[in-house]
Amino acid sequence: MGDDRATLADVARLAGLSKTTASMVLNGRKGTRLSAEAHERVLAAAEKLGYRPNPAARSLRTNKTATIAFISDIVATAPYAGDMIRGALEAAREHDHVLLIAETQGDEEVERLTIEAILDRQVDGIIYAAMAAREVVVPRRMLTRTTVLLNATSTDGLPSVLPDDERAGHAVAMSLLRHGHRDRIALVGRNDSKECEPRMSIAAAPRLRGIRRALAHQGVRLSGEASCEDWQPEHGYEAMRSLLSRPPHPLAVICMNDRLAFGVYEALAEAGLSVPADVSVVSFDDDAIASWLRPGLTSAALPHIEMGRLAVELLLTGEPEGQTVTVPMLVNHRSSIAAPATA
Amino acid sequence: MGDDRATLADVARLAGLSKTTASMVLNGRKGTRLSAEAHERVLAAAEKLGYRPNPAARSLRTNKTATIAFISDIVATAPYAGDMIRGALEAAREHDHVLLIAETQGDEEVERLTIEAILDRQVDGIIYAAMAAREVVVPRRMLTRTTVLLNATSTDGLPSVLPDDERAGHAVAMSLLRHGHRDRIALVGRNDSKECEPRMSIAAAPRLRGIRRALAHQGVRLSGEASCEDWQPEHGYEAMRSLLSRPPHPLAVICMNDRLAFGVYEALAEAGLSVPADVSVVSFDDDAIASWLRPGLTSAALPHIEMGRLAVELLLTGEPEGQTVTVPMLVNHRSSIAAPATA
DNA sequence: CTGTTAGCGCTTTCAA
DNA sequence: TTGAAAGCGCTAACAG
Repeated sequence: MGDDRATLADVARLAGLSKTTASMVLNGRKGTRLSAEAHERVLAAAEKLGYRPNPAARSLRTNKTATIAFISDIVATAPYAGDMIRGALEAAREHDHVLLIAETQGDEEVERLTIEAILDRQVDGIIYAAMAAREVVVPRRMLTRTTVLLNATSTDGLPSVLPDDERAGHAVAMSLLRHGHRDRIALVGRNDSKECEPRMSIAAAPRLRGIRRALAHQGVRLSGEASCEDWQPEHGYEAMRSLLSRPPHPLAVICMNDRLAFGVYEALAEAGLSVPADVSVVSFDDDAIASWLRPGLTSAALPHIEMGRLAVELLLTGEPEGQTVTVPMLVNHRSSIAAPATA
Repeated sequence: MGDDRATLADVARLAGLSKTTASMVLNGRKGTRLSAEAHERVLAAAEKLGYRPNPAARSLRTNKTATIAFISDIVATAPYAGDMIRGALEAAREHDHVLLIAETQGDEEVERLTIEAILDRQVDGIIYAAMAAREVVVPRRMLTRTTVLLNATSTDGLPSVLPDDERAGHAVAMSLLRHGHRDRIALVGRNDSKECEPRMSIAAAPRLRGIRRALAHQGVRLSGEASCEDWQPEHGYEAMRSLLSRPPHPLAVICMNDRLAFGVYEALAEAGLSVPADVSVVSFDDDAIASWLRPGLTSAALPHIEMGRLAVELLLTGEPEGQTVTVPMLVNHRSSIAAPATA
């Protein structure tokens, strides 16, 4: 592997100066004033040799590695949550950092091993991400390093980056109200454990709060609420069918996520109801299927990329306190909402 | 950050031996015979101090980092292709390696910078992955290091890991034949550039070949082939509509991927045709929507996890020649195929 | 303004 | 069977 990298010593030699000088020039140290000439010579030599510092050697001295660990339960592979990585990657590159990635797979032992391996590498910081927003318990070993939570909270007071689900809930409900909906608005996706156990989800509760707040402000109440064991298409489908089995059918339905909405669309189609002419639909997440559905589904987008970016910014700019940053969820308007059909 | 890691020197001191001895014991060097006692003492000391070697220091000496770079055009964030990362992650961990991840975003400049940063880190090998199977051009700088192509080929004769699309095509067609289909089988997703330009795709051509081979073997011919500008739901929808506009309608349709099939389902539903009673549907990829669709879509699964695993195995066990390994695509049988409706 | 020197933590000859 | 010492490439006191 003809891999003959020039070292700092090579540069210094070619420049006819000492390693110290070369190092200082190359690192642009502020305090010391080097002669303009030395500057030139070193830079020229470095350029000529295609010099690139060896990060391992440097980190041995500085205890910095320009490396950030991105540890997740399973996010790397989760459908669209991979966008969090993309955002983190972008921000990391902008700061000349690199991302070490790891997945705990929810397995304790794997997690322990992984964390050790990461810690050994002397990463400058850790981003601990959850695929679905929830409260996590951070392994104590990790608290040794600067850590930022991504799409997660913990009881350790660690800084964390979260989507603003409450406002999203409000916005989603508002989009219905704005079209004139006041009655027969149903909700699909109630789920006790998601709403009450942070360890399961921290998205459901605020979304619900936001929705209720917007509705209440107009004196409107949900006409029906369907519980779902989980937020998968099949559950949305069943939920919608049961809602449909008790006429009059809803004129609008709010789904707790897009997969549920997918199922809702199918139940509606099966019942011969059309979106949005007969029933309007809104949802959360804005994952790919929202745009695949016909008509396109209006949905509040999880700002995954932005969240990823923020997590590394937070890590690198080292905010003092364990503050939690919340990122707005924009609702992506498509064609699934219309004014309520006049009966 | 009270991060007081024990060093090899600490271990040696506690054991009352030299660093050399400690190092040898800890690395289980074969040639040298150390006394059983020295062995014991060192191990005990290491255990007691919770010693973990510093990889940076080690790599400075050995030029090995136990790190693999995973560079992709955009895979990290692609819907389900993230599974390739998951597989790579698993295999890497099994070999006590760690994954450095990067994304070029298809941008030349970003790519150059990224590669340099990675190369600086002295990674032991590089996995260069493409989101959608295609021929890539590998930056020359990268050939410096051991590289394995994942879901991609190149003209450099690099080893590569690919899904077996040809067999998948055969299997998909067979699943129709096996149910008795002989006539009115249509294909959705013909696309010149995907079929003829490896730089666009290397999946289309073999899939097609496999399909034709299976069909030809039974003397069956496609009754219709719809071209699609791209393999998105909307294109599948349009393609199916055009197929339906020329009766008799197909009794079975093969879609080049699941997103097309999604569109096909919708066109079918709109036309009042039911799957699989009136029309059977088969497809490729087996991404999440295949299972969300109703009825469940039978689809040949891209073995992303397995491919990711293999890429690192190949890298680490350093196969001599630039061989290309192909991984079988299993067809996941669901409910979208039935015997052809008797006319 | 620039050079000498001493390590960072580890592996690896080479001697003892 | 073990240890002393050199050195990987870099940075940072401290002199000069």
